[in-house]
Amino acid sequence: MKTLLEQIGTVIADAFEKAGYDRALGTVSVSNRPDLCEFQCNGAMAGAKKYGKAPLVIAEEVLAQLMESGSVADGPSTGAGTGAVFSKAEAVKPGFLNLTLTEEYLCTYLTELEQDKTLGTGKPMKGKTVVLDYGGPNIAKPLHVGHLRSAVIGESVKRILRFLGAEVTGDIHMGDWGMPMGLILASVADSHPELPYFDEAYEGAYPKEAPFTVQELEEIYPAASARAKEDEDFHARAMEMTRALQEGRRGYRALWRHIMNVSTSDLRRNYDRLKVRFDLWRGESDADSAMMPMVEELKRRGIAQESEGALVVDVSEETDKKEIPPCIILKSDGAALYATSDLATIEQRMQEFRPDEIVYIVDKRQDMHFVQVFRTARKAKLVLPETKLTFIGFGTMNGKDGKPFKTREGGVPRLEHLLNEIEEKMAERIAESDHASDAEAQEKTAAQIGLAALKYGDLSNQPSKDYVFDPEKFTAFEGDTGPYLLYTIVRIKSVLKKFEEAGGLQKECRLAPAQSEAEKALQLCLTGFGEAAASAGEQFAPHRICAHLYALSNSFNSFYHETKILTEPEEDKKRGYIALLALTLRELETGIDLLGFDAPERM
RNA sequence: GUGUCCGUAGCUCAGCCGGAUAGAGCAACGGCCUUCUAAGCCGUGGGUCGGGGGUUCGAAUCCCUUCGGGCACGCCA
Repeated sequence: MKTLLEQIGTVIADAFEKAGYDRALGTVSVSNRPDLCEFQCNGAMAGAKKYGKAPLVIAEEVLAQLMESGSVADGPSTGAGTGAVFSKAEAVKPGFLNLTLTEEYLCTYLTELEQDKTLGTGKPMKGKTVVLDYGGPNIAKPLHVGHLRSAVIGESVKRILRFLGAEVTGDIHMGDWGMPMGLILASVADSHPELPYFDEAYEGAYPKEAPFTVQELEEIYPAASARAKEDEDFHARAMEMTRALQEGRRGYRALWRHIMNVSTSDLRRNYDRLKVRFDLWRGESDADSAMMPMVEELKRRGIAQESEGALVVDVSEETDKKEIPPCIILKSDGAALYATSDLATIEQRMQEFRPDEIVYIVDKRQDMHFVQVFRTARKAKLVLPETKLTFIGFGTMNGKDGKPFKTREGGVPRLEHLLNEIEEKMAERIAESDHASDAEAQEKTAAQIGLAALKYGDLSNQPSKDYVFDPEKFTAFEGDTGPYLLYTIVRIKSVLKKFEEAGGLQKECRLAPAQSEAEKALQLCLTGFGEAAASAGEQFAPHRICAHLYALSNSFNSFYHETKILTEPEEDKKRGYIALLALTLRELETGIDLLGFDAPERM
């Protein structure tokens, strides 16, 4: 189905055409002066110069066509049965066309929307295949707040694109290869030289149990990393072990498997808690086998050249405003690096999924790296000319001081601790108000609300901007927050439940034309879901969804406040309200699902 | 230095492919719970949209310039 704007846009465009003007001028938008009208068309002003006429004259001519075609109801509230679209339409001042819908038309549209699984969005991305690269955790390192944004934004983008009909594969793309792995191997070799992994002559089976826990692993890496900076010998051994690992030395591979298993099960636990689910758990290591053949190929085809001892691809273009440094494919010691694995990964993704677009959700500071990688990929024809490569760089989470967020102790905060902190606050708040649920249910609710608070706090901002992360703000649960949306949902659920408990059947309820301003405002708001979802998808901007849901919640709460629903004496009216509530609930729940969280039954 | 992003209310942010009186939340102040969840609703105050110039009938929005800040700039990821 078409969005409401498209639908009434067609009516206006027809009128423009009939009046002798370009129908493209008939674009309709939501009014920015709700006190004057609900929708507006600015086309008359845009066309004034082209047609050499005063804008107001054009607007009046279009209006005349509208009246003639019967799109505008004759008198006040006589829209019923006439099929009129507008109860009021007028041409004003400079050349605006101000439009107000009839309640009947709006109700008919919503009834259609109610039947539509996509809530008026359609499937504008149907047939499109996308690989989404997000998450990007490092093996053997705990998730910290820096990983939060990629996971949260990526998960939402994935859900939004899918909702729009795209086929999306979400890949976590772990940092599981290279020097960090060698550092861990070297460190374990030092502390446990007796383990069979380090005995080259050993041919038996390796132990099934890992020689370390996650907690130990998480301590090993930073310690090894610090040591390598001071201890040259250790550093050299780690490099050597990295090389041997990549070349496939059996014992190292076996130990690396342990690192992977221990670490990924911990990662899974953390991402599960965030309701972030990946379709693929690939990493840099999966691209390993493809790297060297690709490098050879680039060399053979003359795309890569030697420069200062390294192998590079010149990616500068004439139109560059500044010099783009070449993309380094092999270091001067012959080792592969970040760009190499990203390129090989692109090649693999093209072979496996033939995506129309690969989208990366990564810290914006890596912008230059992706410019280089994308240009190299095009130059080397690793992708088709029409394949889109998109880098969505997100900003840093800063503390209240405007500097990157730190714990009170000054360290990098672990994601787990952050979540715990927020959940605790939520639990306190719940304990104050909810005396009906048992402790276990309350705990679950606290986790749900906490996650909503955290995710909404992030997603309601533009991804590309840095944003101030303020735990106090999240635990305040007032205003434009996740908990506010959940609260609204819970309210609606509660009313619907009471309605059914009293013997009412939601199925029998039909939407009715609005009878109050608040009701109409809510109905109008409900028509905006499709636009919000579509623009969120096109621009990879979940905050569009947030804005719509917040507006919808406001609209609902105003309506709720002044309308007695369950005690409404007129049965038809009451049922109309129930249908409206049900639709509002569906839109809110669909919306928060796109954001990546859900609502409890009560709070 | 070069490039790039940003600068909107006391604070945190929307709005930015041009439109009418620049919007929210928090904070401040004032109302509303014997009635469907007050994590709510209603209201008041608060702005040279960093400065300057330009394009336009019309600029927070587009262009130029300037100031201030973030970030990135060849062998880390």
